[in-house]
Amino acid sequence: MADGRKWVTMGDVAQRAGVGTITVSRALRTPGKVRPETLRKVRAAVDELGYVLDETAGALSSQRSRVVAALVSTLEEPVFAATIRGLTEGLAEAGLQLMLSTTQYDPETEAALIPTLLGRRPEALVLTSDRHTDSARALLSRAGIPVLELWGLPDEPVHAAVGFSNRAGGAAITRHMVETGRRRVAFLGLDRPHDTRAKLRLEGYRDCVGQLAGERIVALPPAPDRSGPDMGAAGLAEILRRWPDTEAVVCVSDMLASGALCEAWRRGIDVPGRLAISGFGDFDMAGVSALALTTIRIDGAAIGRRAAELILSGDLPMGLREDMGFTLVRRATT
Amino acid sequence: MADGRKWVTMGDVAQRAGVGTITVSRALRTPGKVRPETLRKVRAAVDELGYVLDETAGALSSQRSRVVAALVSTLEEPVFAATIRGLTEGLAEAGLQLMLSTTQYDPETEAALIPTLLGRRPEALVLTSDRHTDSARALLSRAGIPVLELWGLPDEPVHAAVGFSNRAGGAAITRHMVETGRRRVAFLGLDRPHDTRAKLRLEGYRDCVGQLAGERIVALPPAPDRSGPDMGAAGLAEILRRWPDTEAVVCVSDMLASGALCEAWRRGIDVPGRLAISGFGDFDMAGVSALALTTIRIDGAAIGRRAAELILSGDLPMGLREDMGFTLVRRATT
DNA sequence: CGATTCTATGGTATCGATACCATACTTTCA
DNA sequence: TGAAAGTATGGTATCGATACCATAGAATCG
Repeated sequence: MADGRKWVTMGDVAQRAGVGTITVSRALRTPGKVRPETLRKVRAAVDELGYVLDETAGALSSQRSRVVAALVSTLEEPVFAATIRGLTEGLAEAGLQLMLSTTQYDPETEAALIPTLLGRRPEALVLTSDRHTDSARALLSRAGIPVLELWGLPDEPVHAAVGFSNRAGGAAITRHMVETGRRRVAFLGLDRPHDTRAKLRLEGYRDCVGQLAGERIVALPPAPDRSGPDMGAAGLAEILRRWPDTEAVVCVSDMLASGALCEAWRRGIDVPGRLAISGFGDFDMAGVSALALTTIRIDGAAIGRRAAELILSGDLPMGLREDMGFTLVRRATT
Repeated sequence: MADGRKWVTMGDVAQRAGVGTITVSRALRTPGKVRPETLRKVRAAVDELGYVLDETAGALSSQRSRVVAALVSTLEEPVFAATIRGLTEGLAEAGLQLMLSTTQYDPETEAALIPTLLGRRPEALVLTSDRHTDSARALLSRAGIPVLELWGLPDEPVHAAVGFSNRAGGAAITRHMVETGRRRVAFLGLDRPHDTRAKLRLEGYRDCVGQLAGERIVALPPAPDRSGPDMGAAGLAEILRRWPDTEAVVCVSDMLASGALCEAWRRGIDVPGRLAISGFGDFDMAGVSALALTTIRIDGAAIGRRAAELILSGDLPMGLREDMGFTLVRRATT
């Protein structure tokens, strides 16, 4: 069969079932509009011939691709994976499929991919980044389809956004440190050029820590050969070298926090007695008893599901910014 | 623009540039076949109008969708994410896009999704599972496109497979335990009904442990509300309850192993002195100093890249089984 | 019972890009 | 210089499903 055999067409099915092609189309798309007897005949023919409806043709004639495009920063962080799952499931119920690409956190890559995705004439476009090049913004606003930015709440979304305030999250976790009696609070991050979210978390930290003992910020340049936890360990070392009397470290991500925590243990530092450590994201490992990391939890799947709902609802108000919030999860490290 | 405005078509661009539509098509697809002067005019018109080529129409007329479909068990495990990245990158170089769906490890879901994906007339289909329902197998072999199964080496692939031997991996890690002097070796897994890979790793364990002190196997039923590490901790407790003199625990995944390791620490058991623990997969956290888990590493990205290569090569030998191997990484837990 | 509405079905044009073939023009070489 | 080969471009049919309109027959109702 692999060799040159052409696909069965709707016409073949129609002939076999003794009906018109349009009836086959209706039998498959809107079975309710076809007499049960006819439906049976068509289905039999479909099964016998192993027919699979050609969406490439369907998309052209109906001007509906039944595809939603998504551009994700990375799949390697499970948080986005949960969002993708929520989105996929929500869309599948309405017969929409997801076409996925990744930008590796690079706005140029994003800008290059947008036309490719738009070429598929998707019915909506979902992005997990909130920083776009000018040309990307132009293309997006001209596209004439709903554009949803997830995982952040930009001041001026291209169209609409579903996420939470990273700044508020950063402030909340810092405030938790202060409320539990810490005064000398440091911030540990990575210096990734286009990571707006990290910058916002840092802003949140600043909002909260300004009136206290002053800012203590370490932002390590990312190294491709070093894992997140490794960087966390190095970062804690740097913080303690510069400010030995630090009482708490707010980390920009759980990965960094887990590394910092291990480093503290290695040095025999009492956590949380002498030093408190917090993460951000609540990844799978954060909750296990050995780590028991205090962190900010974001419900990624809920963001994805909500995005799907909004897309399916049909009219997405321009400028909508939907805050899905976050939860402070206190465990054993603060 | 969002309101009812229709997409710019190739005809509009052609008119603007003062050429025929086919010339626009060539200018965009095969720029080398168009005179530089003409190319310039076309490109100018494209930019002015903000034209984006309609792939839904292109797919129909050329009978080439430029899409490869992938059906992944889950995106929540970063290992598959690396494979997807390798695949995406490899395909992008040839202008192919990936259409992704997830099965959540359920063959029925997979079987239901296959027709949907086939409807997009993909040029190849990639699966990360090696168990298929009969109807899925039938559809796949009739599809007339390359079908690649990743992450395993099934005895009878539908078409071709790229992966490694989970059985050999299970045997290798068990042998490592034996070679480092352990005799009473237990296996800790999850009892997920369709997880062939886990079963094969268990087989590998059996191959190796048969002639020793006998099998000690615990397979916990998965609980949706408990994380992998939690299950690992529970599993270790169960093993030690049933066989208190166990010297080594081979875990079916790093997640389980990390939980088991924490539980051992909690009980004050000397690891690796009195008890050795190993994982499988080498996830991000496995290498961090605090865990330092001995494990089996699989290069997921390489599997994805190799799959892309094979798809692009054009002729995929029927029955090909390409072994990408694995590496035993010895760290501090054995 | 005839007029009217509703239901099931079919014929045909259409979506937008590309394959195929044709043609005008340029270059090459005996 | 004229024939042959090559290059750049365009016209038209086509891919396969669906929208739109038409029609035949069944159901409804005064």
